[in-house]
This record gives sequence, C-alpha cells and structure tokens, in this order.
Amino acid sequence: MLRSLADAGFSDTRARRAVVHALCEARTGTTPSDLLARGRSLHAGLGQVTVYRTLEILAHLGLVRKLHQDDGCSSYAASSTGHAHHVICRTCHAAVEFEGCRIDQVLEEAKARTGYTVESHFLELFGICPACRRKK
Amino acid sequence: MLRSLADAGFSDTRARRAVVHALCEARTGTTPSDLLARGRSLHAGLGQVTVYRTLEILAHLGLVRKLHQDDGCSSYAASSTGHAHHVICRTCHAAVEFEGCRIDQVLEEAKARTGYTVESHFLELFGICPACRRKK
DNA sequence: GTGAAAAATGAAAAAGCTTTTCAGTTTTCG
DNA sequence: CGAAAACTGAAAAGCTTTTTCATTTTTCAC
Repeated sequence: MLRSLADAGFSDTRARRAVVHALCEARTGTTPSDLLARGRSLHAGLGQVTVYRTLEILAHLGLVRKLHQDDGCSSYAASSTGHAHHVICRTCHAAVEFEGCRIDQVLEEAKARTGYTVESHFLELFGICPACRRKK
Repeated sequence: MLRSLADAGFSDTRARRAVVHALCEARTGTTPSDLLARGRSLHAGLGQVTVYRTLEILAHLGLVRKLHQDDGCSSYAASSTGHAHHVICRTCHAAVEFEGCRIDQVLEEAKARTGYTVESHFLELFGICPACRRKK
C-alpha cells in the first residue's frame, strides 16, 4: 500500500505510514477515529485530519473501500485486488474481500426492466464468519 | 404507504402524511433536509426531527430504503416491493427499483471462498437513465 | 361525542462527525 | 545543501443527526 502511494507520486511521510499500518492491522472495517487511536501508537502526534486525508487518497487509488452498514457508513477496509466486494460478519464485523462477482445476468435483467444503462455497482454481503459460527 | 403505517399501529398524523407525500413526490432519492422543505409545503409546521423519525419507521417497515452514493449516504428512496434493489442515474440521480436479483451463484461463491455463511446482501447499480441518455 | 391515556410533535440544545483554514514542519529533488 | 513543493495538525467552522422535554394531537373506551 505504501508502495502504491509512492508510485502515485505521494510523499512518504511518518503520518501516512502510521495510518496505513493502522489500517492493515485491523481485520474488520475501521472508522476514522479508530484509525486515529491505532495510528497514534505508531506516531503520537498524528492528527485526525491526516487520517481523513489519507483515507481519501487511498480510496481514490482503490486501496481502501468504504463499507456501508446498518449502524453507519463510516468504516473503511483495505482492499487489495481489482474488482471485489466485501463480506461482513454480523457478529464481529470482520470484513473479508472476495472476488468472483458474476452478476452480469443481474445487470442485464436490471437493464431490461428499467431501461438504464448500467455502468457500475456496489455489492456487500452480510453473514457470519467461520470463527463466530464455531463459538455458537 | 400510509396504509402500511396504520396497519403497523402508527397514528395517522398530519406530519407523517406530509413526509410520506414528500417522499412519493420525489423520483430521485431524497435527503432528510429536502424532505423537510417539500414536506413543509404540505404542513408548514413540520419539524426536522419528525422527518428523521418517520424515515426511521418507514425504513423499519421496508417501505423506504437508504441509498449509498459517492457523494453521501443520506438519501432515501421509496421501495414498494419485497426483495429489490435500486439503479441510480449518475447524471440526474433518479433512483428506480428493480426486482429479479439472481445472485445466488455469487453468494455460493463467496461462501466457498471466504467460509462465511451469507445471510443478506446489499446491492446498488449505477448507470444512466433513459431520459439522460437521450439528452446526450 | 367526550375525556383521559397514549402517542406524537417540534424547538432548542447537545452531540457527532467531517471539512476548512492556516501557520509551521517535513519531504523531495536539483 | 537549500529552495520549492508537499504535507501536517490544532483549532475553528460546518453540517447532519440525536436527545430532551413541554405541549399538542390521536386514539379509544364509554
């Protein structure tokens, strides 16, 4: 992720490294304020603004994706691959990326029914992760 | 929609009727503040709080769905049917509901790859509506 | 209808979260 | 190294959403 930032022409700063580390550390989607807290253990002076700014950059580069959940739309999860979506655990909120999104048929059907030209989509799955299932 | 509210045991009030009318009037997803403005033309004394409260109830009853777009996650669109999703126009933001969401295969695949048990999902399509396409 | 109980309302205040500003600091690069 | 460009963080400003609470509106049994 740091590599991609550099490739995109962004400076390599202590603050950004702290945010990126914090992001990768978290298995579940994290919020800006959570990232600030985690990030500060790596760079005490980290400011909230920088967290937001870094997230914005990463999101633009497609390295981070925003998750939308019932309890809020401000969590972010790292995303490594190209086209993929996230499955989120209802219990522990762990967010895992998965590829293999074959929804062409759905897109076709939507086009046929609504007349819209479909260009992109957003998909998110909710369920229970293996670990939480075992605990039950 | 008013009928459903009554069936669910909610009082039939002037304020709620105003919000519901405002919601149905809008073809695109609308925001709470937009609903307040529209709603006030029907009931001058309408308060913002009531808009939020009514949206919350309608969302619970599945009569309204929250839309998540790049520019924000606070727009709502009426939804009449059972299981359906929205296609949103990138240009005019018109939101139309569509049924026929055959993504079982995707769910299976996600389960196989991640080990999660998938219980529900959220899907949103983005594209261009017929009217906007013609204008080009 | 009436009247009391329950439900709902709206103004204002409180609470969050995100963005803007700006002076100072850190990086980069020739 | 040294200047220019990029970046940073504290504080302030801006918004949106939620909470409070006294008052008003609905509902429902009679």
